Amino acid sequence: MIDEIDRKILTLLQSNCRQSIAEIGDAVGLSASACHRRIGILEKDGVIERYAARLNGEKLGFNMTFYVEVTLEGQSEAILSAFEKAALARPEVLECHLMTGIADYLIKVAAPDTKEYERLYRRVIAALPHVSRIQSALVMKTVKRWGGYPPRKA
Amino acid sequence: MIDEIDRKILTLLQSNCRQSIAEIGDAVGLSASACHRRIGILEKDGVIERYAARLNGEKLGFNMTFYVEVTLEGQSEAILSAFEKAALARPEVLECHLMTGIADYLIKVAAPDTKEYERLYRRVIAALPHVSRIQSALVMKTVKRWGGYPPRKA
DNA sequence: GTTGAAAGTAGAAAGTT
DNA sequence: AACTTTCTACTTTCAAC
Repeated sequence: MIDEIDRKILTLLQSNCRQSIAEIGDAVGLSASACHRRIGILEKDGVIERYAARLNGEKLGFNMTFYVEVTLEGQSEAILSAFEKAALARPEVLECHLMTGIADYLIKVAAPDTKEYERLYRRVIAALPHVSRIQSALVMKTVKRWGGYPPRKA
Repeated sequence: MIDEIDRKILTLLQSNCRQSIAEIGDAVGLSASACHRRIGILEKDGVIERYAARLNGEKLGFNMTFYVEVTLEGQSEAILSAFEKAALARPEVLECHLMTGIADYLIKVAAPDTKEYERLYRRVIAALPHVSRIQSALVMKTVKRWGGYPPRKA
C-alpha cells in the first residue's frame, strides 16, 4: 500500500512541503506527474492530513512552553467528553492528549511570561470543566521539535 | 513589528500553507503582492521556520504514541549535551524537551505495537547516554494536536 | 501598498511501456 | 496499472508605480 518511494516522498514533504513536485520527483526518481499522482493518493487516503507553516514561538512572544498534567474529578464518559470539548475549543491549548498513568490529560500551552501563564493557569486551564488537579512543567529548552515520522516503522 | 494582518496571515498559514497567496491576500484584505512581501519577511525573520506536511501516524502504522520522562545520572553540562546530541540523532525521537520538575527530559516517540515499543524502549531510549530512569506514558487518545499558536499572545 | 508582466508550477489529458 | 510527455491555467515573483 505505502511503498519505499511513498515513504521517501513523505519524508521530503515533512521537512519541506513547498518544494516543487518536479524536485520531489527528481529526488525519488520519478516524473513530476507520477509523483503528483502519488501525493494525491496519500492526501486522499488521509496519510497526509494537512500542510502547515511551523512558527517560532519565541519570535511571536511565546517565551514559555508548558506541559500540564490535568487530573479530573472522575473518568465517566460525561466528564471526559465535557473536558475534551472545552479543551478543543480553547486556542491556548496547543495539544491535548488522554493519557495512561497518574494524570488524565497532558496538555501543552504557551505563554509570553509568567504573569500571562498565571492568567492562563487560572482562567483557562483551571476553568476547564471537572478539573481537580493541575501540575505544570516548564520547558527549559526544546532539543528537538517537529521530528517527522521516520521513513520506516520505528 | 508583527501587526494584526501578519497574525491573520500566520493563522491562515498554520492551518493550511498550500492556499495561494492571492487567497490569503483576499482573506486579510491585501493584494497578493503585499501579502507575498509580508510572508517573505516573516520567513526571513524566522517567524515562519518551515512548511511541513503533517501526517497521520496511524495510517503509517504508528499506532502507539508515548510521552517518556527520562532522568539522567546527573545534570552536568557534559551529561546533558551528550544526551541531547544522541537524542537529536535518533529519528525515533519525535520531540525532546529539557524540563523543570522531577524528570530531566520529556521525549515523544511512536511505535507500531507493544513489541516494537519494547525494542524502542530497550535499544533506543535506554541506550541514550547517561539515562538512569525512564517512565513511559501511553497516549490513549489525542484530543487536539497541531494547535497553532493563537493569533494574539495567550 | 498596488498593478501588471514574466517565469515557473500544478493539474489534467493525452499516449507509452 | 503505473509512468511519461505534453499542454493549459494558475501561481509566484519581481519589476515599476
